[in-house]
Amino acid sequence: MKNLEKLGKESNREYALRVIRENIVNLELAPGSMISEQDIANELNLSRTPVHEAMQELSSTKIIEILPQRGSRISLIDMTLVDEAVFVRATIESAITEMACKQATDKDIQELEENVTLQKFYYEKNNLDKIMELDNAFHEMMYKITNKMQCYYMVKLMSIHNDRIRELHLHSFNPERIINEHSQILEAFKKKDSAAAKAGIDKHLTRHYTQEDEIKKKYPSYFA
Amino acid sequence: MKNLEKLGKESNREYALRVIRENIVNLELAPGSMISEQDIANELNLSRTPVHEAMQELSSTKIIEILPQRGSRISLIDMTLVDEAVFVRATIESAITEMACKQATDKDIQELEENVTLQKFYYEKNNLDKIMELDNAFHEMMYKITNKMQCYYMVKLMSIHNDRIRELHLHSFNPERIINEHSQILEAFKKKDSAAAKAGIDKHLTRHYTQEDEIKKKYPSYFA
DNA sequence: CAAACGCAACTTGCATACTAGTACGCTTGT
DNA sequence: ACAAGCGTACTAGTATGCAAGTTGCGTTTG
Repeated sequence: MKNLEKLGKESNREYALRVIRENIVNLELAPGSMISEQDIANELNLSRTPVHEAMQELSSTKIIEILPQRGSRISLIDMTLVDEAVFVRATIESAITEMACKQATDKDIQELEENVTLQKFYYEKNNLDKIMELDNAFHEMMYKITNKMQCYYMVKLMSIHNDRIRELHLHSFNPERIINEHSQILEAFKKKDSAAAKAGIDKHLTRHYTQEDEIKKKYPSYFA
Repeated sequence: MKNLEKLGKESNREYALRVIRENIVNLELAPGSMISEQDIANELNLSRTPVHEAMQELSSTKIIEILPQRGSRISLIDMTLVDEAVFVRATIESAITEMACKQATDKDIQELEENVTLQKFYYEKNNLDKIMELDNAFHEMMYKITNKMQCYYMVKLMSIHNDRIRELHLHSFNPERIINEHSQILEAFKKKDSAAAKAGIDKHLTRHYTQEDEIKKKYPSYFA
């Protein structure tokens, strides 16, 4: 596995969860492959307990499959679950953004504006990582404004299926388009036009993967 | 705690999770009270391990709060989380029911019809438990028809906050109204009128608790 | 040669033991 | 009398060991 550094104050359980999750998403742990708690515990210099607990949590989203007394499998990519992840995010975030537009204070709007400004700044600097970070923060702000952080947490949990398949769609991250769409949503907020904000988010999130067949042919063993 | 019987083939972890969850919802474990893994393990005749894992899972929905090296607390009723639970269910299930109406096969509609018929039957017999069971099955069918079972699982997870506060609203279960609304949704399905189906579900799920202030006065120590 | 048996090496589930951190009451010193 | 400090008893986090079930391969047997 990659990126094994243990961060600040996280518990061993959180550490194991984060590292395993990251390595599932970046496909270092291949879909369909078997892993054992003991092997991972050894690699992370932990006992089986925190690894076991991390695996339990991961299995709740069906991203891994625990087969008692046999082992655990990284789930094959299941388009049903990918679709569900996209559906939940689009549905929830659409409703939340509409609410956020109605509720946003001047301070909220200023924060969004600062965020979009920085996105443009880092676009000039060609810093894609920073843009992705700001992208996530932009969306998270909608949940914060409407006081729906538990929803944010649940949506993120399911999104792992979508995060993983996005890893296969190389060059699909189009910062120019994303920043433009964020700008449009920001404009809707300034005008308090919640219908336009909702429409903007809908368009922004309902992305269709045109390369899907191509990818399934390239990595047939990854799919269910 | 109540209802400690261990059911069929569940693992000790599932057993602990089920019993603790039930006792939180039925308020046998009072909001704000402290519980310890060891005490619960003793009561269930288990070791701490499966209880510990159950508690981890419960804390992910914020229905309990784990304070390392101090103990675990049954969370006070937090109206923010109740609202989120209602919001997620209404938003997701509204979208899903609209889809279900468009996709439903004759066999699906027949199953729904059978369900509603049985609701009426048990209403005559005054069997409220059966009606609640059929109620749940009716809604679950929407998720099944649209192939969104993971959404069902996530919605149910968050709904624990709503389930618990509903326990305080005595006599709020109005079978006549529920069965009527189910009938209306069924009629919409028969006519393939997805807008009507969506409207029916919206009305059905967006319930306002008129007794809220009253209850907060009666059980002030339960609320955050 | 093929099928069936059996054993060894795995796996996760769970129990138990130990670690480390917290809270609270008692003791002790003023 | 009271405040500070320490010790005890409790907590959850983690490590370890054991139990029980599965897999696969080698051996045996028909």
